[in-house]
Amino acid sequence: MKIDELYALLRRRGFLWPTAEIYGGAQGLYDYGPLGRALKRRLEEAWSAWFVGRSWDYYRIEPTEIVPEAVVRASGHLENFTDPEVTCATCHGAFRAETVLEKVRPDGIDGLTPPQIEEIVRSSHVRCPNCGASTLSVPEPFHLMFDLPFGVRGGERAYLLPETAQSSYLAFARMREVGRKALPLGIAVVGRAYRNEIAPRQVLFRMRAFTQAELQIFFDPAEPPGAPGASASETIPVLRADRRARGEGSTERLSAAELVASGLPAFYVDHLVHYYQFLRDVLGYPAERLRFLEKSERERAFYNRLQFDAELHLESLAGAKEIGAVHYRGDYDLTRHGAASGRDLSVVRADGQRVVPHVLELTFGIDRNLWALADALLGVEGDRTVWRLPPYLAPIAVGVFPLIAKEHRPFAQHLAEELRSAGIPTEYDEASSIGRRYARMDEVGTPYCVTVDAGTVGDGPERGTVTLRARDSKAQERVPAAEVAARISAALRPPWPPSR
RNA sequence: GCGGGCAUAGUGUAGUCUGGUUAUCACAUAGGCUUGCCAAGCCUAUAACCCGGGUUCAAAUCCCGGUGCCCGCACCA
Repeated sequence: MKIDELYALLRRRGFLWPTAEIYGGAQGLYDYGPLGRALKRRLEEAWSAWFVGRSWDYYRIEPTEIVPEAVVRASGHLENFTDPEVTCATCHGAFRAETVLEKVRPDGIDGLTPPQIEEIVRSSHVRCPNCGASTLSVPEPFHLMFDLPFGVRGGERAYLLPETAQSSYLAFARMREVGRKALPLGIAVVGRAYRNEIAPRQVLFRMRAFTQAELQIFFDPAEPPGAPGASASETIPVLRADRRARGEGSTERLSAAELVASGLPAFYVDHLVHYYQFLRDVLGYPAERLRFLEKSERERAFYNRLQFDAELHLESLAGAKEIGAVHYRGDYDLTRHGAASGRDLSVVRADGQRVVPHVLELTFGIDRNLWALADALLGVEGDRTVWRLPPYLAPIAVGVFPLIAKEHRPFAQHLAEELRSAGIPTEYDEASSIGRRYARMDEVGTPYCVTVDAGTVGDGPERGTVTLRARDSKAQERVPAAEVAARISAALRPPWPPSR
């Protein structure tokens, strides 16, 4: 579906809508409604079960989203989370200062202040790449972080976290105590991050407040966590950086063993495979729309030693879009926070040697994937609209309907209450025709519908039985009402993560 | 941020150029009747000119500002 159609459907059914909608909305901010919240929660829990549940050494924490300035100074966000821009007074074009000054400053402009950059622009007589005028200037840097006055006097500053990962680095020392174990240690956060984006667009794909799920795995570089054992033969779709550099844009399927043979660390490949299986088997993304795109040294952040972005081809956004990533961040984060805080964040090996742990970061955009689930699995099929969500992700697991409201209402309402008491997300509906009720459930991804009819309440052989309709096949089956709860519960169990 | 385009019920729209009755139609939604297993039919109801200012006897319509959305550029450590 196109972006507008998909967004309209999600708004209409109460999945999400713009924040402050009655005031015309606020760019880059969205609220989730009942169904959206339910889907988001299930997505978060599925992620947590798959990634955090993989090891007894992995823990999920719930940190705050406001941090003192020292944190973002140490992390490098304060100085690096802005990109100096050059604007042209003649044509109003805006360009990255680094690009404009490429010839004059081949080494780049890292660390220079805006006045210094402006001085270079002026003294070197650089012309506007767009209109050729020499009217370029450097505006005040645009800050991508939200800052807040903090404390009673407001003299200190605090910031809304621009990424949840920092919380895990801050928690590392405490969690070493809490976990009482040797490395590896995994710290997971599902939480909000905030960025004052210049141009939020494409609904859930560029937001100013968004939810990330991130697992940071801290490990001794001498003993990296995991290697593709049983999954060595699993193939994953990848686009390597060297092939892209040669202009080859096609994805290839390589086995874990091949990726290791090509020089990627085994533990890294292991996590790529594990990540891929989550996207394909748990979320149900079509394999042919997935790929892992390797970022070149130029493209990735300087502290990342390896970076593969998980991408899904989205019809609504007309292209492959990043839905997650696997970053090998080395010891950058703990070294920075160690130095800035004065705390020694290194760990002692069995032989007495100290080492600063390395970090493997598995990051997953919750909002983006919520949208991606709609894009990839929700569509118009002939005369109906169906969202083929995996049952354990569906906001509503079962719809209960009386075929004729007047006659079958008591039985149907009672059954709906029972299912709800059993912990099954249930919807009861008796409005309009039975076909329309099925259709309403199909478009929000409800995997099962139960209908109470004359047979259920009659005296014949069908007494006490109901029809159980499957969303995907539209097939109906006659089952005893007493068995419905067990049948549906079984289908709501998510796939278990492969343990290490 | 820059440039271009757009903004009318929940959705899609007519009307805007050329200002003038109670703002068109369809679907959706709610209630009723009927039917009784896949968006059927009939009746009824709810429901909109993005916000603010200006011009005018009169503004959905013209002008200005703002906001939001779409496309392109830029940005997305």
